Amino acid sequence: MRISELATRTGVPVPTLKFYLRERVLHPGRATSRTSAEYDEGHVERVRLLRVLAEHGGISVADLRVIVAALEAPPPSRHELLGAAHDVLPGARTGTPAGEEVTGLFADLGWPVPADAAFAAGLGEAVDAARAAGVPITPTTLRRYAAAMRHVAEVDVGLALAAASPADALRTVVVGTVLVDPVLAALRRVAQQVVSTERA
Amino acid sequence: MRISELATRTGVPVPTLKFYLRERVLHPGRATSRTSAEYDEGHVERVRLLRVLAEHGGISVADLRVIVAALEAPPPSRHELLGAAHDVLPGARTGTPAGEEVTGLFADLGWPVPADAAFAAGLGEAVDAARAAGVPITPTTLRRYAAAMRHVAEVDVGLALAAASPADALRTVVVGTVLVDPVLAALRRVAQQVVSTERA
DNA sequence: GGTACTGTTACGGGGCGTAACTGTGC
DNA sequence: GGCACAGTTACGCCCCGTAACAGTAC
Repeated sequence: MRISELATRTGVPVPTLKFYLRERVLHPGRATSRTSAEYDEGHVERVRLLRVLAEHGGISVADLRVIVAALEAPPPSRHELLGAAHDVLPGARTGTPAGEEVTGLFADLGWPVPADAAFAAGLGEAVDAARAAGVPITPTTLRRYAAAMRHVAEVDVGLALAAASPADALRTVVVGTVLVDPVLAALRRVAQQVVSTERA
Repeated sequence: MRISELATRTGVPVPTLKFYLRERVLHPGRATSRTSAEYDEGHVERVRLLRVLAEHGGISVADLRVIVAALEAPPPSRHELLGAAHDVLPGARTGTPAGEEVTGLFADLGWPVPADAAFAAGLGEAVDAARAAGVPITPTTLRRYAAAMRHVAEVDVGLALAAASPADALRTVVVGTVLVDPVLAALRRVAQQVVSTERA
């Protein structure tokens, strides 16, 4: 198909598609002449992915480029898959060591987390920020949050393991991590109302 | 104190403080003459709150204005507190009814959620977006996520109930909801690694 | 020769500050 | 007079597109 059809199929204006091509988040079509290129279903998929990650995941174009590059690269072994996925998500602090409290938390929970895991440092920063704003997060609070998120992670990993191919698994993890975060946030807010009502 | 001292105390440049005053997210100081005003500890607190919500919570200035207005208003009764807090958080869809699947989920879980709750509609959108991107979210998946977030909400409500005053409770809920989201996201990613390792 | 394309360059608007300017008091 | 301030206007940067070009094929 030509670019105009790609535009109608995806509902994205042609100039915006050109913008995506320029920014290298949409791979070029197969050039059939100097003034025409052929786009396929892969492009339709890609454009839909870009839109949903940008609109519902709040991912910037720069971060989209990183994510897209990872999805195109040969998927790593199952063992390295999650690390590769996390390195690519916005907010990761690769190479930064985690703070004392965080490593202590992991030890406490029996979680074998390498100190340089992509999100361990970010966790410490986030906790500090919340405390700085007056939210009374104790180590106990944190352990309870961690226990709950472990249940979430069980579901996540189950979804990833159900994927047909490594490429699919990588995609499920990356996209699922980004797009399920808002689902969890909404559920959290609703659950707060429920718990609050029950305790009244 | 004068504005320059407020700047040094908070580490925020004077022009930025003026910007906050202009945008009405920082309340004016008490004017002591036509060219001087007096700022107090409340201003220091406010500026720190603005920075942490903006930097770690990703809240825009427009949303900060809404949040700040809510924190200044007379805090509602304990019963209305959570609703008031949620109405003020970015992402809320007030007045929009929730979709069929979402209301069914709540019925299934025995959650007494009014159909027009601020985040019920957003939840449906977020789920649809994730599915559109190929994340296989089944009703069962959603129930498991909901169960996990209920545990998070138990902790949240406990923190709010521990607050000394209604004003404090409102602040804890609003700020805690915004700033703990990144904590939960980081914990989720770390837990994914742990679960994945354990299953290997 | 009009139309639809390709690739490129230029322009616009929103968000978040920064800087510059004017006036005033100490 | 010099300095810090208050209040206002103007400017700048980044991000995300949009629009306007040229050049080429059917």
